[in-house]
Amino acid sequence: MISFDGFSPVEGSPIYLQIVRYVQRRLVAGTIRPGDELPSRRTLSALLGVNPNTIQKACRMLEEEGIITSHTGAKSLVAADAAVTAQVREELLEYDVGTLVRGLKEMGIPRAQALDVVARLWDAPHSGEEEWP
Amino acid sequence: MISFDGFSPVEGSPIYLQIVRYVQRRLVAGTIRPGDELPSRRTLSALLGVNPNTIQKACRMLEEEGIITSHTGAKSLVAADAAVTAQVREELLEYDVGTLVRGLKEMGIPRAQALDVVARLWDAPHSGEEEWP
DNA sequence: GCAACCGTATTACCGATATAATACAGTTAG
DNA sequence: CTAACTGTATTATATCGGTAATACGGTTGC
Repeated sequence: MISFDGFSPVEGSPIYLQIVRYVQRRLVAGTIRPGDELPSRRTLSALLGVNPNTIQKACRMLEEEGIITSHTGAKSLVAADAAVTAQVREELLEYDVGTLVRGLKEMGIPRAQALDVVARLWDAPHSGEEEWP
Repeated sequence: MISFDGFSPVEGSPIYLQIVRYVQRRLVAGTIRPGDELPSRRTLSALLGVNPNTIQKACRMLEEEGIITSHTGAKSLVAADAAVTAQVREELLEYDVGTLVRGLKEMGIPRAQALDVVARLWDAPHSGEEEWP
């Protein structure tokens, strides 16, 4: 059963898209594998504090991308094979980094400084899942 | 008179926010300076193919952030001083890069590879404003 | 001064996002 | 078998983003 620890919806983009991207990234990271069971729509709804219809919208999109399979009555399963996973990885990587690079260039940030900031925030504690001992 | 060359709205985020970020980045880049005149709401509306109300929404936000000043009857002017500009620069840089870093970490991308991809897309021709001689 | 422009406000309408409350059909486990 | 759970669909409501049309008051330039 997949855990959704570390996910909480934020304002700024549709919640159902945030759920889709979360699953895509966990898939790319390998912490979600083909055959894994998803929590039921109702369980996930209660867990994330999101309406069941919103969960369903995210699941429909994940199914259309071949990342999960759904059959009425049974729990949904992760179904992305290596090819789909590699494609998702490529898409997310190119899109996310490409968007940042275009923005920084529009700001006139020099290449060297851009790489410095990425490296600095990568090592900074407030970038995500770090812990202070 | 500020030129909005190179701007065209994209789906994925609100148009008025895209306009705000465009002006913010041009301000940081120095291609927009305090005292510069903005095109009128109606002119900008026709130029960008966007409804005047959407333009007005972007301008209201820019005024609330102290980036422009507006007076009924006269053209709006860029008003951001060095302090405001520096603050905008810091905010955009930290937010954009921070968002990317969190996403890549969630995907399990190694630090070295993340820097490689940024460098590669930075030098790639399809990243933004490049020209082929 | 006066026409042309400017920022601003209002009303109406549409689609997307999100919530809420049900309902129904298929699967699973006791 | 049956009860509990599953995915799915439907209707209604509210908010936001975007468009459209219109109106009002202030500034500018001839």
